[in-house]
Amino acid sequence: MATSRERILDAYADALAVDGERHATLDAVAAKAGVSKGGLLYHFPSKDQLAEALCERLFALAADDVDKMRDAADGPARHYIRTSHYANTPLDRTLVAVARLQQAGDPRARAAIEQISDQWLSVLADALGDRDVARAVKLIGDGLYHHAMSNALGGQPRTPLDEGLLAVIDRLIDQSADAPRT
Amino acid sequence: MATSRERILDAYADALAVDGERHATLDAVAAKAGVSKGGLLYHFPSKDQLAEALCERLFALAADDVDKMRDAADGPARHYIRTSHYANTPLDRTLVAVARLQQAGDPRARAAIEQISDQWLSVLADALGDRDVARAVKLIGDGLYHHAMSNALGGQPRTPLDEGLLAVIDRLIDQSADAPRT
DNA sequence: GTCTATATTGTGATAGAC
DNA sequence: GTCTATCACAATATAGAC
Repeated sequence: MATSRERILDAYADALAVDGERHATLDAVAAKAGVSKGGLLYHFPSKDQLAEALCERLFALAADDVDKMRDAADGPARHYIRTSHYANTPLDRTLVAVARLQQAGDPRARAAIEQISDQWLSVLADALGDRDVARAVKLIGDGLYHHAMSNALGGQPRTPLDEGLLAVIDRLIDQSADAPRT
Repeated sequence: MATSRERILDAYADALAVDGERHATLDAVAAKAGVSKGGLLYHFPSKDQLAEALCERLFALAADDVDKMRDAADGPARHYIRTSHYANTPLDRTLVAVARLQQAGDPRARAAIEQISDQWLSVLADALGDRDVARAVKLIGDGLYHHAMSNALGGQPRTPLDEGLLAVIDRLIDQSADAPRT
């Protein structure tokens, strides 16, 4: 059994991602985590510290993902596109939750997402040897991610990654292998 | 002088985009629009009708933009990339505001953005003659838009579109002209 | 059309029992 | 560690004066 602290953090991330920042109230999170509001506030004395802890969790999960990306068999770029297809993994749930905090104006959330985004871009640029193609690949991946996430949270069915689009992306990635380093 | 109704709608869009959905309260909107809360509620009897009116405004502005895109001198694709660089136009402000509503779980906002997004994709596909390249261009444009918007609202300085990235996009667009229709 | 109350509910946080 | 009260405040919305 996960600790109460972990269950509360899970419930908070879930409430943020699924119901939106506005509905992620202490009441809702406590109910979802199976504790009382008082119980919740013992582990996280304020709502702000809940957000803080969630950002820390995101950093840890993202660091793991960056490592996996570097070691991916088909290369970081194709790994990034593949995993840009929101799949409700712990990283996905946390990233979407923190994105909600960012949209609500939380400066820590904004800084966290920007920093992690920079890490991903660096790995792509190192692997492709071309910062411009790396940016294009990252933008396409980000666009796919937003789209899939928006569908998932809107209750839409999950569609597979389009083969034709993948072919276009493959051409983009392959072209960089020949291009001179910038 | 704009009508009170228009000023209230402007203030609501501004509050949503700049301060986030949570801070776009009736009090805040009324103050920004220079009317009392009671005055606001005369024009929009509920907060829900404010959101409704904003979605309608978005549809009108987006329809204009689709027309401009079709007639763009450098073609719809390059027009889309150019205007993906958040510039605080009326369309930008309204689109970001409605995006905030979507993120807060408003189903009308979600439907509106999806419908407009589909219109843009259709124009791109018609112009490029290749639905897959059109999707890639749209995803890159969307990614650029999110990034520029996030910077603008985070108070970051506005940076010009990167020349190298534009070259990569140009190659992507040009390659579609030769490709067979799908 | 616009204002000033005011009713009502939801939310974050505290106090103190167990 | 977890709970039940309870407080203070903010938010939507209503009623009715001007």
